[in-house]
Amino acid sequence: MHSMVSGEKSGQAEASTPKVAARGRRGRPRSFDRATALEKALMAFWEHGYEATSVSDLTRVMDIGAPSLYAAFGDKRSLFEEVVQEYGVRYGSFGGRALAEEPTARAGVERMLREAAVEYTAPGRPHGCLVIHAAANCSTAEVEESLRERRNGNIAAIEDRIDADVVAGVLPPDTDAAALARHTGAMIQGMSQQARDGASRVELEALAEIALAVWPRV
Amino acid sequence: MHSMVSGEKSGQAEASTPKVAARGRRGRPRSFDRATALEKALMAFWEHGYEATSVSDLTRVMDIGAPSLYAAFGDKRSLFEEVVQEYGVRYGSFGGRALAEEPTARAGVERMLREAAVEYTAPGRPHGCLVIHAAANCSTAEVEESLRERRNGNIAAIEDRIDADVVAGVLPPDTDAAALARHTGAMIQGMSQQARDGASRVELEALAEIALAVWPRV
DNA sequence: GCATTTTCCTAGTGGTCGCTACAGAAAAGA
DNA sequence: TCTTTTCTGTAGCGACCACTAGGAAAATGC
Repeated sequence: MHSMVSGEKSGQAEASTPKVAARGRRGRPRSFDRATALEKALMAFWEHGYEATSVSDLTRVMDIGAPSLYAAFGDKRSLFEEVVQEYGVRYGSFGGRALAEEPTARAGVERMLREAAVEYTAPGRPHGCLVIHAAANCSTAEVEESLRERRNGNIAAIEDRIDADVVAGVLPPDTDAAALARHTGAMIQGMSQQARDGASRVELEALAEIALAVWPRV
Repeated sequence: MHSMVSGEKSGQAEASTPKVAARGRRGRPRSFDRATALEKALMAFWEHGYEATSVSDLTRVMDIGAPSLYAAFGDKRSLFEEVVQEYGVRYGSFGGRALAEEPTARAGVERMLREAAVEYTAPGRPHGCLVIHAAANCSTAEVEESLRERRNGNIAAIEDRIDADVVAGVLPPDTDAAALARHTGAMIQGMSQQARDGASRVELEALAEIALAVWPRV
């Protein structure tokens, strides 16, 4: 339906030098920077959610016409999917990094919660987590389901990390990994909601400290 | 703007006996039960949120015409406000009751979290909490702010109850009532999100148990 | 009976939604 | 230069949004 030329997502910096002529590409060159426009769309979706962000909102903040938007990103839904992917890379990766880089599940969760307090209240951008909020009350079921799977997948990753520590003997064998992982996920989601409701970084950090007290003593 | 006749909210069961003629009221009697219609609207708003529930959705589930809806409830926003109030009475009162009826803040929060697990996964109605989710990503700022104030007010009530126990010597004097109250609020919000994401009553009860472990020993 | 009051149904209002047809503009290749 | 390719701006598509005018219908008061 949409005349998507291939290779757009490879992002080979076609608009980085607007006038010098992107060699090999025929036709009129794009007049805007695709990555910058995507970032603007990301911020809009992050702040207002999928459905409350209209295409005309998007064209305004991205400073392009609607046909340019559709030619560069496909329809609204595929733009949102790309935004979610970009969000995962640029803003939503602290949890996975914490789990991967810290030596224990407990340390990983500790760092995850502490960094969430910082990330969810960072100045100059919307508070809270796009994945948690942007598809709430969405009448397009597939969009809502897509982010739900992402959230549940993140909790499953925490559970796997805890399980690994149980197997390794770092955590007691009777540890309920699923419940502990869900607790971490629920805390993250509660912290994100709190950030949206006006809680400060310091207040979220206090939340993280309290939540960490439930872990078995090390 | 709207020709709201007075006394509609008193709900004097005017439509309970449709044909017998509500004595004293002139004009054609209402052909539907106002309380039943309100309950249908409540369920729709609860499930889909304020903005994703259109007026035509409402007229369908309430089984009335649009003019009847506007005559009986005012515009969409005032209907939603009435729904929120009704929700607070019928479904959202367990927290306040727990705080008021239990002898200690700790016992109140314990009961609140345990009952939240049951309420947020009750069969036959939407999961999670309307106050937490129904105005997410709402482009009508006043609606979003209204529910936000309700959420923050609930947390403030928990804080007051904890403070009272600190003053009474039931809790240690160095208790951080604000942080403990916010932790309870964040847990409730996380549990509600988990319920929306498919968590079962048993899983939410396990969350509640874990969250209660952070309280000072009694 | 008849006038009055209130509600209900039909059929719209203007506005915004996501999306696109079309023609002109700006580049590359021949 | 001329053709081809691709992008951009205008202008508008049908569908849905919240909401309502107008008149018929159904009750009461007289």
